[in-house]
Amino acid sequence: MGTTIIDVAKKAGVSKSTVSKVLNNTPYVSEKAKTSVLKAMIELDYIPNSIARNLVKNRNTPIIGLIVSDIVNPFFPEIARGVEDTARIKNYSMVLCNTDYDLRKEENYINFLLQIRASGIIFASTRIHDSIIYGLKKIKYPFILLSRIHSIIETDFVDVDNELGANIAVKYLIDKGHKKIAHITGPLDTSPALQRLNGYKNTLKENGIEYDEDLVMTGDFRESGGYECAKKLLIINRKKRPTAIFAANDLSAMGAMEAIYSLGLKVPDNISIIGYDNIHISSHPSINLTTINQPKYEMAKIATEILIDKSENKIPPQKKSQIVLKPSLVERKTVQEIQ
Amino acid sequence: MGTTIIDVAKKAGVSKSTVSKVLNNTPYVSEKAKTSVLKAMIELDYIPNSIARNLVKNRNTPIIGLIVSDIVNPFFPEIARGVEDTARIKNYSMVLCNTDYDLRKEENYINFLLQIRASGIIFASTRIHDSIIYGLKKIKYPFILLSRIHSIIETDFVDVDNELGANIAVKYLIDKGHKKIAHITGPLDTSPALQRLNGYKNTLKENGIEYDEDLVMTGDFRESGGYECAKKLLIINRKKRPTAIFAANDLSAMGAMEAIYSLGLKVPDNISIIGYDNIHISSHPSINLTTINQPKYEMAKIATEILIDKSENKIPPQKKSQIVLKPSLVERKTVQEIQ
DNA sequence: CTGTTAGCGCATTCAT
DNA sequence: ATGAATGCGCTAACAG
Repeated sequence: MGTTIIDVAKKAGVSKSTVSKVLNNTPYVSEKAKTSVLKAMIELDYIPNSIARNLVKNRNTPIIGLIVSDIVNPFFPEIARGVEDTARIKNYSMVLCNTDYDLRKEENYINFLLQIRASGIIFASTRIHDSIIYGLKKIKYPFILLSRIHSIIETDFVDVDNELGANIAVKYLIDKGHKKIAHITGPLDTSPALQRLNGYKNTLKENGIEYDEDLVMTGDFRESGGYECAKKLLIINRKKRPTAIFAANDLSAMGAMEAIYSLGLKVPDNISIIGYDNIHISSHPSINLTTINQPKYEMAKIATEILIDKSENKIPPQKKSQIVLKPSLVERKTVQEIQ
Repeated sequence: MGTTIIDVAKKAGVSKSTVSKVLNNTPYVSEKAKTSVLKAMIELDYIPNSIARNLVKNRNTPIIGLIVSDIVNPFFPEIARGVEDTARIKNYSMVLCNTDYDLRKEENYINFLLQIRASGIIFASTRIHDSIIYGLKKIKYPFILLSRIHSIIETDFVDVDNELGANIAVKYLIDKGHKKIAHITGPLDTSPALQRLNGYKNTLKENGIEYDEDLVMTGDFRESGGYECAKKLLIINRKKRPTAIFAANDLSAMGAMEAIYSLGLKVPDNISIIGYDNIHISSHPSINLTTINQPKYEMAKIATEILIDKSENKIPPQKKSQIVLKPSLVERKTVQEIQ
């Protein structure tokens, strides 16, 4: 470490500009100079300092920040993989920032990314203070929301139609004969949770089923939340126990399954359950969770491409890309038809 | 973006040195100057360029690179979380680099991290070319191996005693009456896979069970590999079908379970299975996988702390930290006692 | 083709 | 207490 362009220049017996030129593949360098510089570089284990290069070129650091709320939720590693693959193709790297649902951590990360002049930020289904969004917009910093939208402020985003997803899920349950359908929500200050709840309500209505607020439990997109909600649903409301649960994501569906088992009940024999996300584990035959698929890799890919294009000014800043993909049903074994 | 210290200086009517001083909390700055600088900073949305700061301070970028082979394996998000939490406390960030088992990707990432002058690299159970390790050592670049060791080259590492883990697993099966115990390995060019295989062999030997190479299948630490291996184990060797399988990690154990189910068999009724890692999902009542726990978060924490101490020269470069933690048995429901 | 000069954004002496 | 000057590692004119 610490070998600079000057060390190389000395060793090769040329000026540092010449070294810089071979580094940048500038045409007009004599073969002789080139080879001697290359040789010196190898001998000195020279590693160009890209930080300094970007500084003088007045370019941002080729890093995309991906801010996620919970890296242990398998939804996010799949997103991360998509972002990372896409970024790499365009010669960017990804910094993964895990907030653990902590708003202060999130702010810290944003500051960090700003300070290292990262090329842009992807907010993957995190809540963000409006003030932060305004701040980012004000300084024209490239960012995009993934699996999240903002109802008031215009931003770029890539999302999946959450209402439609919830619609498909609940309609499926209804078609299977279910009428007492519970819903375990996500945190209600996030748009996907809210939209799925709306989809749930609307679909009930459209099918002539009365909305019963006792059948809706506020979860947190985590297993533990799903567990708690399902417990309440099954114990407290014993008289009007639901025959099916629509969980706002697979993780809470799995938590709910835990609760159901712990009460000696079975899925789907005693109670049907449908999730949302289609994380990989849901397809395992031990789980076999019927769920709504989100095209995770594709979402991540699209968001990354848009962000990078923005950062490279290939898309004018004022143009907003607002992509909404379609969810789809993945039929497995956790929903049973009832009479 | 683009606001510099000079813009702030102009606006505040001071020199850029003064601005720099308030930025760095240097004592001798008049209250008056300070407030006017602070005011200008806010008005201009000034964000200090930490890249430039690190450059002049001749410090590395406060980023730790974490190189993992497969971010979709839940083992790694848990590691990532540990690294990230620990790094953050010490004011570092983490760049997650997912190689998808691709050596070229790995090299690319290393180059990238070197070029941005990241403070160090954690290699989480990836294979690395020896030449790379030598290269890193030669330039005295801080790095540490996590869940992996190198048999020849002296490096820092944090590992869990893999032989002991395999020992515990296989002994447990033997104590439950199993004699025909198969093993699905990891990729055999990685140390954990090799050591677990050794542990498997040794434990059989110590207990007077003859080693049968037909009962050992080379997997890849992935679900698909576990699936394929189990299929072979169950179909091809129908006559000497094992009564138990020791899988080199939970993911392949889950793949094996899939294969078992697909043949109409049951776990643990027809065949017992024990995994390795204790990833979170294994505790789900639908899976309930008996396994060997690795203290993932702790490993990550320790490795990160050592790496940062190295990077900050709090540990002399020549001193090698070689930590070996203890695995432990997590008894669940996938192993059955037989007569 | 090559070297000199200037400057990216900032911190740090060293005078004043 | 403040500012001018110098330089971190590098690129980009420019002149030679």
